[in-house]
Amino acid sequence: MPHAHPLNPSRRLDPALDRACVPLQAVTAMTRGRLTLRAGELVITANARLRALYTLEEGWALRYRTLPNGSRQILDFILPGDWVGLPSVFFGSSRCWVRALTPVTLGVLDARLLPALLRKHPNVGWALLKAGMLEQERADTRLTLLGRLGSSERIGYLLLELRDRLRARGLFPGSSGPLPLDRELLADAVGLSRVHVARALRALRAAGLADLTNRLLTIPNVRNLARFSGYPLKRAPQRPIG
Amino acid sequence: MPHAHPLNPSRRLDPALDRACVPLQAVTAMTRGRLTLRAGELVITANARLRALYTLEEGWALRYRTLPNGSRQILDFILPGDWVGLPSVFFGSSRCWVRALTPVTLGVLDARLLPALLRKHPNVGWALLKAGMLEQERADTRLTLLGRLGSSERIGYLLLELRDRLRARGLFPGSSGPLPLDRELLADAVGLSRVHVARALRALRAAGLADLTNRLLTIPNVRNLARFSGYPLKRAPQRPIG
DNA sequence: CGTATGCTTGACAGTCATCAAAGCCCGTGG
DNA sequence: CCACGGGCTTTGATGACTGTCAAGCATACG
Repeated sequence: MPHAHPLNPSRRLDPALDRACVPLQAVTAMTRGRLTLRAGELVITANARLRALYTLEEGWALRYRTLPNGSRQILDFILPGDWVGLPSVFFGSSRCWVRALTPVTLGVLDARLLPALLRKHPNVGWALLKAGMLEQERADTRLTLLGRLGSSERIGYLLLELRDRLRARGLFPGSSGPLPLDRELLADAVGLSRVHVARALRALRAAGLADLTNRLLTIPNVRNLARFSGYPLKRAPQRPIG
Repeated sequence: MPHAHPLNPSRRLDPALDRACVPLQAVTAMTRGRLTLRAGELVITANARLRALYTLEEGWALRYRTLPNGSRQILDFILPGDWVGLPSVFFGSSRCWVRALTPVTLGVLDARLLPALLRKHPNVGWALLKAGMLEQERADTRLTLLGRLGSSERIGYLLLELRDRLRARGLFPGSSGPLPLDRELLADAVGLSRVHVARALRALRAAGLADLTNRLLTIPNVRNLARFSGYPLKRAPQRPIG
């Protein structure tokens, strides 16, 4: 029983806004400094009061939660260009941890200036909203992954998603690129155990779909892996925020 | 290896902004109309061009994705006061479906007016951002659920989360309230099969933790169920958007 | 050369999916 | 009033998938 929508818009949104380029000088005006961390160091501590906001400029970080029983669920991998710590601006503290996976450099913003910035540059708010929507789509995807797909498909999907995000940043030029992830990280991201991640990777390698050895990911044929894992080959990938 | 944060803010954000009350007259000025749907009808069709934005005023809706193999993953339950279709404003179309679960009434907004609204009322952007952050926290929670918890804990957690969201809207006054969900919906939400959802519910009922019969949910002791399923009893629940 | 770390492999147990059948509720029609 | 049928729920049996434990193997590094 389909229903007719009351709105049938033919005109597109204001393209200048749709591109959602943040006026960089406005953001950098908020920059309080630059932070460099070594691999493994904490960026954000869960449940700690925090009024800073970061942008990841270089390196990998990961956002995760821990459970009473000691296990860990990785919620997202954070790549250069992504924002870090936005929820804590609204709630005063974060309910998840953020940890540097490689050496990273972060731009540090003063969150208290954010309201003023939004008032002055609505484009920034627009861009933040858009970045949030992108992140939500990734969250939806991962939820579907964990809920409905088998182990090899999960791994294949995750690898493809990372590939695309890296490629959008120019960090995965050819058919292979570096991936600083070990079995345990993949396991905590897709809800499996280390052992079964290893098995899934072995299966993918045996099928010629993907190979992750020595932190080097190779995907000989993207289309094949996408078909196998149900990954939608999208429209041109979108950078999060310029 | 802890690290000292460069920002140690003692002053809180502007409380007027932090409360994030949307100037309602501004939003209603965008309202193009009101839409009523029967139970089971589609609100948003995946991959269809759409430039409308809704607010759910009454009833339940659900946001879900479908897979090539025919299975379905429920991404979120949409309750009165929630926004619907925000991502499609940014991407032109939605990658998930939204369907009325009960009879619903929706407020219809013209998405093309949103940029102007944001320019004029930065508070609206702030509120939208905050609502997005809340939704992201719920997404994080569900991801952790699917990745790291067993079947009964998942169900218990989901029931508690729904209870709190309903209570924040005054729709779950006492220790029991109506829940228009059957086994299959719960199953598709937490990544289990109908049969195992039934078993998990039986286990919860046997343990005296929760009872869901005839679409009526009863939680005799919230604290017990929270402890069992790892649900954090939070600070005062926050309404999404006034 | 010994140690440490991470990857691999095998065996076993636990959880969950699947299938099939039986019970329950409720509206319909005789 | 009762028989019938459909949708939803419950229960049992079986098998697939994944977690867990433990041992063997590489590789890097001191």
